[in-house]
Amino acid sequence: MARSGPSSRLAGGGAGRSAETRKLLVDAAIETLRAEGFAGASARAIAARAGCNQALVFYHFGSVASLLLAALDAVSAARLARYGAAVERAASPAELVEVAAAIFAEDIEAGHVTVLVEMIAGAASTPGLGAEVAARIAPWRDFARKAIDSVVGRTPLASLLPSGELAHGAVALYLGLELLSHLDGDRAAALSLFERAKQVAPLVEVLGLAPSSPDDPPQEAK
Amino acid sequence: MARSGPSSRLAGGGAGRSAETRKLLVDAAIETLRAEGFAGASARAIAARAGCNQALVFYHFGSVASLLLAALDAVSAARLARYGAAVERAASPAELVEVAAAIFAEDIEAGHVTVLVEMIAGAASTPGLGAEVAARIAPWRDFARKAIDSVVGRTPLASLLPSGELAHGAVALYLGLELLSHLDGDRAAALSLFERAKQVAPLVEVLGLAPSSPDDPPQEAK
DNA sequence: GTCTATACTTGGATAGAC
DNA sequence: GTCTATCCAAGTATAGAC
Repeated sequence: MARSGPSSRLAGGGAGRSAETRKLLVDAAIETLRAEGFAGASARAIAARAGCNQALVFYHFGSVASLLLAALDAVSAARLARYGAAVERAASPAELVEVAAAIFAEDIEAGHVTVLVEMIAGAASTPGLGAEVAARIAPWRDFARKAIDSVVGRTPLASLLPSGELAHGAVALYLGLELLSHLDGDRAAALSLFERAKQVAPLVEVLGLAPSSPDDPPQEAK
Repeated sequence: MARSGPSSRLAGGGAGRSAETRKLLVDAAIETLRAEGFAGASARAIAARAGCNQALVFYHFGSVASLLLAALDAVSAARLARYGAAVERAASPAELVEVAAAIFAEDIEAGHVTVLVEMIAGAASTPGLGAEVAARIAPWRDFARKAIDSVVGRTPLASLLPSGELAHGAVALYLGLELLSHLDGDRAAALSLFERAKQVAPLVEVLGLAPSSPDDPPQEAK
């Protein structure tokens, strides 16, 4: 899809004045979604937070919805990169739960996922936005599925709990915890759940369901 | 808290003209939250769906936010009553999962929980709304905790997974599944997860973690 | 109790000066 | 590329006729 903004010197976004302003606006959009939610994320509110003029939203992004999608892209890319780096190190379900819990805690405390939640919930109010948001959430499910595959794919657990369903549930749980945390500022409830998961995961693994030969290379995730 | 609307003949809402219109508006508010989300739930949109005038929203409820809270109350009361009736019959974790899955499927297919999700996500945009919404979500967590308590409270599972944390996770998962279902109309993913839960629950129960004496009366939930 | 009409505010979006 | 000024649509809320 073509960039909706103005022509920049080179496609790809250098560090010119234009790119700088775009970044200011994207960051401000993220902040505004976090603090005021989708319904409060107007061009004026975002521009005020970015310290620039309201008209620039339309100059650079064409519409508020496009700016919000750019914000969603930015959060999504940053977080998925972070997850990828961390999950590479996990070799067993217990280890996966361990790193996942650490990163989820990071997300919950920083409120990164609020952006996803607000965009999903807000999508209903703007025709066509739903599909755009859905396309940007899909990578999260894919990522979760591959992470789970690489770690439980070769255990008997896999036939009992297909990775696709597990991944769907994991993403859902993640979004729901964010929703509740955001509601009452009660990040503690989510965090203690992560602690519990770390504590229980090894037990599940020990119940005769661990990989038959732990040193086998993980099967290719398709 | 006092009724914000006009004085009705008797406190408690008889079946007069006023109560009738109030119900029309509440139902329309629920429908609008489902179809257009929080950001699309304006007084005009709701009144149009109710087939009446926009001014009636303010006459009966004082503000849009109050009407939306009344809608949340209505959904919450109806659904909690439904759950209570169904869960009474469950005596084991597997049975609890069974009835829970059936009712959750009902909710997901009808989109009842969209109302909760939209109100939680939308609360961020209106000062003071967050606390009101939080107070209306609390009963869901309480209900889940008591249901879990009554069924796993006397098993060794209880020390491993405290019912409070489990309940928080259950509500979060529930809200998250609704969020995803609503996004891509993909109710199937949530439903197959419920099927999977029903299939796996008995196995967990059999792993030597079942109630030590199945006929003991369940311990009192505090 | 319900409607029409209206005051006021906020928001999306564009035009044109700089 | 950024700003000011402006138009227009939509929203909240109230006043007053019926």
